[in-house]
Amino acid sequence: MTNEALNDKTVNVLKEIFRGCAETIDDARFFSLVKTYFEKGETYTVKAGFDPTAPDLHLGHTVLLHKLATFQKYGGRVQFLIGDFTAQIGDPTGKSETRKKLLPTQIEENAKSYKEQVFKVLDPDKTTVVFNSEWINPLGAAGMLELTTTFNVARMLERDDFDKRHKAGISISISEFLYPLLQGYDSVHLKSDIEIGGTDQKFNLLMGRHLQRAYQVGKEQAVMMMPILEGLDGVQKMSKSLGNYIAVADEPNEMFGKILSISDTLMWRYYELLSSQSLDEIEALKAGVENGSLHPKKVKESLALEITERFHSRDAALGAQAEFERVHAQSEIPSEMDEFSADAPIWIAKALVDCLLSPSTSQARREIKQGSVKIDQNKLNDEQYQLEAGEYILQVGKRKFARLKVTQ
RNA sequence: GGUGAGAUACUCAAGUGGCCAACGAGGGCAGACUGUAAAUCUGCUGAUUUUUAUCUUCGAAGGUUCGAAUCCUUCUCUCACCA
Repeated sequence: MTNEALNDKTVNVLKEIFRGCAETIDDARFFSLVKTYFEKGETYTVKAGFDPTAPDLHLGHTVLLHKLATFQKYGGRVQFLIGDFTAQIGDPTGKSETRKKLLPTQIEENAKSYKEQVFKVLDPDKTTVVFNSEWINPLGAAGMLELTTTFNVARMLERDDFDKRHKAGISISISEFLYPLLQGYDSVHLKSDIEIGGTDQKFNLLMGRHLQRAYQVGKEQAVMMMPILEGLDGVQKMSKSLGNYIAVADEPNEMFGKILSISDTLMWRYYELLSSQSLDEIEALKAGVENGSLHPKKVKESLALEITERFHSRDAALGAQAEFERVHAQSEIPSEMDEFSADAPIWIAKALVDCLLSPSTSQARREIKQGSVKIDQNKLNDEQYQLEAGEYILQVGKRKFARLKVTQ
């Protein structure tokens, strides 16, 4: 291949690699890494850090994972870093206070669960899972001290959220300063060529470059930042603690339903960051909705199908769609639901709690009063209702169902 | 180290002796309308089959009082100013 053809090929691949990302630093480096791979087959390393406290991956994480998978297609070897040491500090980005220390067994368990989920997207043969306590613990006080000499407070305060908090008079713990330093040091130890992370990680990602220079690693990592995916509410970032997430491990029906419940505005955001459809195709869909030739719900459905298929299977996705249609469009009961049993007679409010449909009998009574409880598809008005022996289908609101067998 | 201010439910925030399970806003849940979208309207949002009732809750522990989120004491934490 001529040098010119090689350049063209690299440029095209970079387009795919850069798709959807918010910002990159050191584009020339990306170019040369990919080009060298095509030229000589030399691979390069792409680092991404994850928190060991949240082994339940959600779609927000997959934005990053898909990007990593793209790199793997073009010579990237992924350094999947589990920040078991840094988790003890807590990244200052959030409101998070000092976190409790995780037991080694917990971390191990979480890591295992990570692997199961991550390899639905990543190629295991091109992925190395590493823990940063492995090289941070041996640093000791001396190493840590040395690390702190590479940076100063003024520059640390340039970090956006430190700056804001400092100006607003909100406390910043000294230990929080260590977080970016340690994250950067990870890149020194791993000699990463590229690091990717969320846009909120900009400062930390750049720290990797700074420290690689300070420690004379001989190269400075290129950086790619991905936008933060909003959660189901469309406002706050998708996170487990906010409860607005779609987990990778969600059942097909649930995953499909959750995607369909997002707002029309948010749908386009998900298309941009999660869909494999090209940007042109997405533009066409947008135009279709705007001129009325496409119903927004249909467009949302095809997104839900695509994503559900990705984490389950084509059949599961189609099944979920059919099920959804049955339950919501035709208000029939779901084909599968949790089953419970109880002794007759049982008070309805109690039954709802036992079937995990309501958190408390008080809540259950309120729900009955408001007319959101149905037994076998019929609305229930009597909050004193007693269930005799038999089989019932209990429903609270539109989404919560359970089958209850009452025996004498 | 000194002085001052503060800590109320998921969040913000009112309440300064009984009318307080605690105003209001946001959030959440539910109902109507819909496409399980958005917008809008309405209701609910500590627990308990004593349900015009009882119990627990206003940073923690004690105390005063017939009665405390409200008053007193000690403690813990947060913030501001000074050093």
